[in-house]
Amino acid sequence: MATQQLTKNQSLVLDALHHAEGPLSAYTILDKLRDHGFRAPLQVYRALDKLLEFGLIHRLESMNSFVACAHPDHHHHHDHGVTAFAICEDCGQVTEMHDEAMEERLSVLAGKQHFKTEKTTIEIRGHCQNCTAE
Amino acid sequence: MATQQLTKNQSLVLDALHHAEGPLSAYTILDKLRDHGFRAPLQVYRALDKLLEFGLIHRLESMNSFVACAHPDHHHHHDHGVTAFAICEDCGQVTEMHDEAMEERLSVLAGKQHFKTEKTTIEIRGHCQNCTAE
DNA sequence: ATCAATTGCGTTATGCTATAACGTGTGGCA
DNA sequence: TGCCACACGTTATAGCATAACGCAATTGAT
Repeated sequence: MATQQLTKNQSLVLDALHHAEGPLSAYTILDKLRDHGFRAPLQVYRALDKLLEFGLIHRLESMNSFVACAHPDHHHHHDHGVTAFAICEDCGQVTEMHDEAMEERLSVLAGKQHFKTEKTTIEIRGHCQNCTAE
Repeated sequence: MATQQLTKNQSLVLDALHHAEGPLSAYTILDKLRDHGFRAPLQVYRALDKLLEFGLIHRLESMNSFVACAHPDHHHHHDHGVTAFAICEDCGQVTEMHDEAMEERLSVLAGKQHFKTEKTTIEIRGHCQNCTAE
């Protein structure tokens, strides 16, 4: 499948996330898009749901916010396996990380419990390199 | 330090979590404790904050809920390192998991980014053994 | 003993996050 | 043409969390 064709609302929301410095809450996105005709939260949430489905954005559970996916070159929606996020509590920057070993480890852990994994959330809160070098 | 002396409200909230089948939201706890004099969300949130601080409960970010810590025998507040949670989307059961290898792996990942970790959230959503055996 | 500081508590009000329920418009297609 | 699926817009409501105020109890130093 080629690049998913996005609707106007979906494109606007995705653009907002791409141009943002860090993660945005749904309501922050709403405010940013009022000039483009957005009036209600649902317009944002519906777009976000689709973008999540397409794998174009991620949801950060620990802060009820959303970020654009860091992979610049993916042409189709897909699983890119487990993603871990490093979230700086000072500057808000989010770094996306992938690691086979960790994925394997989690798989083993789940296997021990005979647990069937659907979705894995890994979020590391702390301080990025820039903000640590006070 | 010996077992943290809890206030009345803190004990009530902790008991509610201990007796629950699965994770509870703050408002669900509030409802359960109305007969004990609870009237406002803050009463619950304040107790939850302290219990989190003492390490007696955990917050599940992906579902805005709280569970009692599974360790029965800890006498003091402490870090028990990283905890991963397996959350069954069918029955709501939560399994607490600890794993040195995973912890090490996350540490390496963070290290690569020169990221200083404060708190790590790992939550696996899926289906537990019971609920998989349809 | 007393004063000050700290901590927990109760209450009201408010803000942030997310979805329910309704109806409209449009494009594809049998 | 009639049906279906889907995106959209709007209003209302539900669910999660904290701000700001004041009071009461505790502690602990002087």
